[in-house]
Amino acid sequence: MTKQDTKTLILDAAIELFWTSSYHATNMNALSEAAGMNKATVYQHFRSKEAIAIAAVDRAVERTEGWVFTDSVEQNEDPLDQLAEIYQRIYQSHKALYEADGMARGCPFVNIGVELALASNGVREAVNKAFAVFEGYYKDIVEALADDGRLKHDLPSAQLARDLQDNMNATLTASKVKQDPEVILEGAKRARRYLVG
Amino acid sequence: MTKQDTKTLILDAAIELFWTSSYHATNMNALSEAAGMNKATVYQHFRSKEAIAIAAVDRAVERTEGWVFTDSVEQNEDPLDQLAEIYQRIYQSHKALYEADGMARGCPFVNIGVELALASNGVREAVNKAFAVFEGYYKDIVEALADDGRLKHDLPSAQLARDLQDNMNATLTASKVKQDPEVILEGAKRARRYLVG
Amino acid sequence: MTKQDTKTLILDAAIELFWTSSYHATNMNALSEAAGMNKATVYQHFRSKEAIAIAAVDRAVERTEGWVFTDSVEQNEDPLDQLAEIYQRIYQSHKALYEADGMARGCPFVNIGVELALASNGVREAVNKAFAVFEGYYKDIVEALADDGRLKHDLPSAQLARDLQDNMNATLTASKVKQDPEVILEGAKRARRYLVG
Amino acid sequence: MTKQDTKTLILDAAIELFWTSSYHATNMNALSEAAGMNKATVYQHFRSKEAIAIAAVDRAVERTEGWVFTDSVEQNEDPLDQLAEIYQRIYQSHKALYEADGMARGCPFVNIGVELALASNGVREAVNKAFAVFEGYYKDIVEALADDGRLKHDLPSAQLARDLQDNMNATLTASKVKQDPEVILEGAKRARRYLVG
DNA sequence: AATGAATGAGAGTTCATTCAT
DNA sequence: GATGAATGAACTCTCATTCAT
Repeated sequence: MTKQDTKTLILDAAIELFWTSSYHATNMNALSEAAGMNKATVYQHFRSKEAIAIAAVDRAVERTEGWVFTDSVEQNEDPLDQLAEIYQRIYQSHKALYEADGMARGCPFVNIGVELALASNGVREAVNKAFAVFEGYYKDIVEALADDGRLKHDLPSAQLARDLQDNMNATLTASKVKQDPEVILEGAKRARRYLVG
Repeated sequence: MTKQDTKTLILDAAIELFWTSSYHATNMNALSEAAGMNKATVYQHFRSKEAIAIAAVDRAVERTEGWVFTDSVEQNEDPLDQLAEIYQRIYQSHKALYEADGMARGCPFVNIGVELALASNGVREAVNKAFAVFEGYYKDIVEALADDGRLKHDLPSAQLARDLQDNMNATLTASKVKQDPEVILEGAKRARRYLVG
Repeated sequence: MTKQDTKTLILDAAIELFWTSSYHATNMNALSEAAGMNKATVYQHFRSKEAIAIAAVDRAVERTEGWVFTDSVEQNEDPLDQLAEIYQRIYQSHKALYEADGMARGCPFVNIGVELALASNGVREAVNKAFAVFEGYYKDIVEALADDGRLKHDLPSAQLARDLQDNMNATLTASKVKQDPEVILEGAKRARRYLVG
Repeated sequence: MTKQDTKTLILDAAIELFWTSSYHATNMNALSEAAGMNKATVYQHFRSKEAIAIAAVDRAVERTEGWVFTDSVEQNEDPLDQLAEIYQRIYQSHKALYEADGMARGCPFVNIGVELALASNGVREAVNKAFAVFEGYYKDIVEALADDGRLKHDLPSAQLARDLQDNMNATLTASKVKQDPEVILEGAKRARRYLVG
């Protein structure tokens, strides 16, 4: 197996486990087993658990960017539809996972960011980078709305993009703490409401 | 020392440590030491670490309710001022702590709720209860605004209260991930903006 | 069991194992088992393996000082007899151990000192301290010989004491590398020869 | 690269690493890296780490014999000068290394012999062989002194040769434990003193 | 009520070695 | 002859918890 393939197996296992079990509650035994390889093999590709967490956040961004943001933007013209589809896609996947294993997982980036922000600068920065990527898409949406004259606010688009990111974070946090994926639908409405009333 | 005093020492230590170090990264050694007693003594008052977490959330609610919500409401007539003061008080305390030890801690309820929602139903429910308490105060504010005719929305007050709670959660999450307490000031403005434009 | 008792059990096990198996080849499982307790218990008394090594050297000095040096000095008047008995006692014990388990162990202080001098300053210093203690006894012997006019050398007694310590070290090193306790008898003669011809 | 060249690269790396870091603290990763090749390549030339240690001792003998013993003997007529130069050469190299990297390394043969005498008969025998080689040179010196009538002792030359080897071992051991190459100069004087007073 | 001491289980990490090419 | 990749076993050390007093 090529080096990149093995790394990918590790990171995909890490994304899933850190998402569902938190960073600290995931141990390297479980991680290596989920990745389908020996623990020592994991350590030939990453120097530490923390390094895996950082790389996992980066990889999760790449994965999320595609099927959530890029696809939603490409398949809709109207910025409000784009926004709606972003939420819809997240809702669908969270709902499917919830029905499959009874877990409302929340946001993988918020989860690990909140858990490790004070313990690992590397993870913290990776999560910030993730948010910055997503905010790029929100910014485009906000600016398109502004161009159309539909935007309710007279605020910098970067600021509103951050607001949208915060709305997503709060929504997924609530869906996790309540263990209820339906909350995500409320979050979608609130996002729209916030932008265009 | 009375039974209650000892419990309080334990819970106050737990609140601080879970807040700054997360639940998993806090160990019972550190906890008992911070509480100023022997580890075995801690276990005479709580059956497990998880039980401490649950009780600590409850106690944190009591503590927060007083100096954040009750005080802010009592010392202001205008609901928008009440809302502003809630954020102001939280901002001031987070800023002071940040200046003291360089840590932007985020929201203690979100932190532990996100970390343990899937691992401990007890903690999850305690955090939900906490949010419900806070939402009660937000509901009063929203309803007062509605009575004044200043509220922009035509939505149930319970819903808007939840939105305000989510705004607080997102704000403190962002302040933690960015390690920047100033973010809280932005959150205050956004809350107001959301309610009255 | 009292704290000191437990520490003593640990150190006595460590002395034996480091002596026969070297520091690195002794693992904490074997050490805790030899001490008759759980591994975690060992770590409640010492912060690390290295800390055990340092304390073990100190304890080995105490133990050796008594039955080798103090006793030999007390039970003989003539300094040459004192010196002879020091070697005799060491010879007897090494021979007995060799016959019991087929291992000529060498000098516990040289063994660990040579293995760890560059890796652990703490151990290195402990070993130097050990040698200093033993040199104190050699110095007394040398000075007694000088007072009698039997000493062949016109050198500072501290220097000759160091020479005697070196002779012991070389002797026990040779006995280990050759796996032959009889070499110690040769070392005894050489020490005498060196001092009085 | 020829088979022999590769082996030599491995052994030279091993000599240096075992000397400075001990056998156990040197791992095969570091060894292969220092040898400039893949770990698997190392295992195509030696069946095990222990086999490398044994061969490394043999090679260290060859290397030492030349620039320490042969050269010292060839470049001096007087046996006492020969002995002095042996120590001088060792002193110079140890001092240079100490100044270069702050490590007084001690005797490579004593180091590994003491560490592994009980764990590896192969290494133990290799070290004994090393000492036998060096004792051959010491024997010549002792016999030359005896022929000149300058030797103080009436003892078999093989015995005195062993005494000289022990003196070297003790000297280098002391220089390592004290982390002071100057000790070697004292050892040189003591060797001479022992032979001729 | 409080504590000094102990522990089974398991944490993350590293070891010498081997496989497949 | 050489190497990238993999691994079972073992490493030091820590965890939440309990015992005995």
